[in-house]
Amino acid sequence: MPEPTTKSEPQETEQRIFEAALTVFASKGRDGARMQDIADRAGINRALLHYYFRTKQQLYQAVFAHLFQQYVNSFSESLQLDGTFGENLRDFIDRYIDYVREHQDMARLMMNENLAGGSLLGEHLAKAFATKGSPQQKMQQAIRKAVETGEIRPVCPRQTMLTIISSCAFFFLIAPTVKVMNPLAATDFDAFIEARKQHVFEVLYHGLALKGEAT
Amino acid sequence: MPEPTTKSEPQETEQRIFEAALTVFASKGRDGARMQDIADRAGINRALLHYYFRTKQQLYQAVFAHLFQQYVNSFSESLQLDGTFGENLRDFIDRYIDYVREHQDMARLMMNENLAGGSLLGEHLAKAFATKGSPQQKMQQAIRKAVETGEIRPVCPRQTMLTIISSCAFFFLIAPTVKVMNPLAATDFDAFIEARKQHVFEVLYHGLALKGEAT
DNA sequence: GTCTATATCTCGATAGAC
DNA sequence: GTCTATCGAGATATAGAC
Repeated sequence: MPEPTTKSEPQETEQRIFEAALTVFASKGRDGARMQDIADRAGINRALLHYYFRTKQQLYQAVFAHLFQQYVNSFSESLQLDGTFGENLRDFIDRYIDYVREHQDMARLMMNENLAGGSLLGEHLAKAFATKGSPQQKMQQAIRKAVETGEIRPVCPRQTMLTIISSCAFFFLIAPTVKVMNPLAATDFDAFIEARKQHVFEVLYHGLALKGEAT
Repeated sequence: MPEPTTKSEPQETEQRIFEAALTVFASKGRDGARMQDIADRAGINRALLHYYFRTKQQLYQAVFAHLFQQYVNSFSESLQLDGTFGENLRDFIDRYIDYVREHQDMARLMMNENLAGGSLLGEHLAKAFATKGSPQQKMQQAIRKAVETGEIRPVCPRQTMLTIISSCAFFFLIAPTVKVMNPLAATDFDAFIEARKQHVFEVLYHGLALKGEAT
């Protein structure tokens, strides 16, 4: 064990900054975010942000890079996708929605980056693919295989992948709108999420499967 | 004709401010936007922004309200949805994607507002529904009817509507990501859009239709 | 209606005490 | 490692000339 620190654990503080920064960046974007807001949310002083991460830019990039790393490592690793296409599709939808549910700020941050032009996306996406393959890549490969074996209709794997993640992620990002338009989402968002899992699977499975195959 | 103005048409200037403000707000959000950027893009001075719209807040709200008005009036009016469900679905998908294509900044602005909490969404959404019904409301009604007549499987109209707009709008908002992952989207986005229209219709139609009905 | 100049405030970042 | 105090840049907004 190292020598005792003057005050609380430094790692703990850095973690609090990370989480606070993620939340604020996710809501307001890189330029809209205020260092004061991040400091307040982390329960520390503004100057301490600059002690850990010299500039706002570096803090933003650190958060961004960390989320990508975490996404590839924790989500992708647990994906098997070695069953029938129907099993794989349900598994992916369930896990993807669960992951986004637990990492909504990450999804919002990525969307903000896209809206702002996405200058950071290129390198990180490329790196994620180069290492172990992203969850999307895995599922896309499963779609391609199912098309080749004739398990599903001859759809474009890329378009299909886009349709799946659209159906799974979009509603989180427009949650304020969804809660205005759907009573269930407003009163019990978790119940709404479970209903959505089932709906997305049913529609997409029937939409992809060959006629004659039922659920 | 009214008396001649000192310089150029005032209406023209206000319009240019509107469009410039929309683009900047759409990219950076309400707080991230800079009045200087808007003025530059509109080709005028910063002070003139305050002459037309006193504050940044008022400019933002004016742009937001105008877009809602325009959306309900121009898009909703042209929707018929009086054919078979398949015809209605294809019609909606084509028109919705075309509308978002021509109003990408509006879509981005709405997403930014959602990400920031959506405090402006409630009243405007409520007002849009109260008047003539939004395009979404119309299509949702068509889904409900098709379920009742047995034309399609007994799906939840609200969930289905969400799946349709997710599949039609999400890819515009993450265009930077899509262009990294899909070669066609990077080289010819218009061709990609047309391919997407077809894909979304096919998957969703087969996903909703009763077995035995083909395209 | 449009500009220049300026007032006022807020933000990001640093210096230095503890 | 954490704070207070402060500097300087850049932001919104206003005043006043044209």
